[in-house]
Parts: sequence; structure tokens; C-alpha cells
Amino acid sequence: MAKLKLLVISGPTASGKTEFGIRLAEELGGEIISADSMQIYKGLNIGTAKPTKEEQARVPHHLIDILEPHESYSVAAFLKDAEAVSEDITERGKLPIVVGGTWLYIDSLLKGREFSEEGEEEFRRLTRKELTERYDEIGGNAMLNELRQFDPERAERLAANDKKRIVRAYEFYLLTGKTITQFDKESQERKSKFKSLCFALGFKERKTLYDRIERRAEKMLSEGILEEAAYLMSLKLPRSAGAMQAIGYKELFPYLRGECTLDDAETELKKNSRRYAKRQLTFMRAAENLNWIEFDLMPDMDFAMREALSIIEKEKFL
RNA sequence: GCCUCGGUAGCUCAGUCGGUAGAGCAGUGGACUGAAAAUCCACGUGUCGCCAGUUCGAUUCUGGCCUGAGGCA
Repeated sequence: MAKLKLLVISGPTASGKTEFGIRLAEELGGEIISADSMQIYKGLNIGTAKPTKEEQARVPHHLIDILEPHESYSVAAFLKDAEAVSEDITERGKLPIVVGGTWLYIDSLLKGREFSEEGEEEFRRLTRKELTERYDEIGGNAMLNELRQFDPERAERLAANDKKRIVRAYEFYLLTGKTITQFDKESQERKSKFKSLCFALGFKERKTLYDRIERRAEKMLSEGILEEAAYLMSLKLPRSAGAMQAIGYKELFPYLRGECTLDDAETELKKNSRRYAKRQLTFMRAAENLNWIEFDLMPDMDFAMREALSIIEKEKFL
């Protein structure tokens, strides 16, 4: 079977992916697959900068509003969903366009990673809980030593404080009988199911991006992100729930509880957004085959579009 | 006008009994394979307000000046 064509648009938060993606989709007869770990949740709209109803009406969108805030999601689920949707879009003669800032999702999709052999969800959750408790009990170094017994390579690369990854490596071994190092190696040999072309929206000047982030944060506040945050808080979800980790809401909880001023919360929100953008950039910079579109060097969106279209042509993508 | 207390990293401040200085925050670089908007690692030179004086040596002591806050008139 021929590889599916997949256009990808990523970039740090507040870089303009939404509008850019829609414009490209309109231009090329595409449909958008959101690669965003937070926009999958219903009810989180303003804070996740979800495309508005009007924007979504311009072009079909997928993988947005597919879960309730209490439900959990993962890379594995995304791969399954995104692959199914892109096949469907392709069959209908349209071009699938992945748009989003969750680079782990995109990277995994493009590299053809698979996560199918780990068994029952219930069992997994239990194992993880036990391992996390064990970590808290015996400490990171002891846990790392135990990991070293069966997966020395992995243990070598992890810091004692990296609870999540230590627990994950441990869990993986218990569930599959295979080390995560081994699994990673096998994973690297897999080939992508897609013929893809990737764009990343960037800014030569970091400050330009940060200004955009801050202006957008202010806009979110004026558009009512506080009400969404209050709604999310009223659900009383555990702190570990996916939706509870969304930047924009968790910073407002202390204010809603009367523990800090709105100004403090706003500062915190902006700070976390900036840091998030920085992490995204670090991750994306390491990626190969990314075509960076430096927005601040372009006079306007039309120019950027033409730039993208000319790369698509040059690469003979279509 | 007088008195008191300040002026040290982008910010808030500590410190140097005289040998040119360090915390927190901000920021920067990196990692990342079933929570990823998560999680983790690493990174601290700045006219110590300005000008003189004392001294081998002053950010530190002395004097003057500039400047901020408070007090007295």
C-alpha cells in the first residue's frame, strides 16, 4: 500500500498554527487533525486556544472535543486515532493536515511508533500506582538501582528525580517482560506509514513570541478563561488528570480559592506559557526535516502562505 | 532645610571585621518513546549609585555629590 500523504504544521504555543493550518487546508482541500493534548477536552476552549466554532466551520477539524475532562488520553491513543482519521480523510480524497503543538504526538506519528502490547488499562493503572508509591517510599536512587538490575542502559540515562520515567521504565518491564530500552530499539526500526512534509512556525526573536504569548494570555482573561477555570475546578478532578495540567487553568485556581491576587495568577500563567514555549522549541529544534517558517521575518500571513506553498511545490509533495 | 534608612545581577535582596561578591525569582541551554500544556538535568562577572580621600589594595572606612523612602520642621 502506498504511503499516506500527511502535511504537518507545528510550532510553539501562540505562534499562529491555527490560522495558518486553516488557510493551508482551504488552499489545498485539506482537513485538520489536531495534535494537541488539551484541545481534545470538551469545555476547555479559551484556555487551550481551541479553534472557535467559526474557525472550525471553515474546514473540517478532527480530534477536538473528543473527551470529557475526567478522561485520560495518551500518545498511544493519539496514534490510533490520528492514523484512523488520516486514512479516512485520504479515502475521501482530501489531504490530512496535522496541526498542533504536542510535538511528542507528532513525532511519534511520523516515526511510526507503536504501543500496542501492554495489556489491560486497569492492570496498567494499578501497576503504575503501586510503583509510584514504592518510589515515594524508597526514594529515587533506590528505585533507580532496582531498575538497573534489569535495564541498566535505561537506568544510566535517567536522573533519580525523574519519577515519571523511572516508574514508566519499571512498569513497562513488569507489564511486557521486555525492557523499555529493547522496545525503543525495535521502535526505531519501524518505518513511517506516511509521506510527510512538516512546517514549524518560528520567530527569529524570542521576544516577539513572548510578546504574543503575553498578549494572548491577556485576551484569554478578558474572554472569560476564569469561568472555564472555575468550571474545571468544580469537577474536583485529581491533580493528575490530564485536563488539570493544562496551562491557563491551574494558575488561576489559587486566585479562585482566594490565595493570591489576579495579578499574581496572571504573571504565573504567562510565565508557564513562556516556559512551555521554550520546551517546545528545544524539542522541535532537535527534529529533522522541519521546515521553519520564521513569522517575524514575513510581512504578513499571505507571504508566509506563499512561502509554504512554494516549499510544497519544490519538495514535489502533492 | 535638617535627621534616619536605603542605592549590589533583568527583579527582590544577602554579604564582604578592607583582598573586586551570592541566594531566590526571572532568563538561557539540554533531555524527552502509553500523563508531554507533563516530567527531569545543567547554567550566576555584575561600572557593588557617582567623585574624591585614607590604604600596598576600597564595593566595604571617611568626606562630598546624585537619587529613593520615611520622619522633623
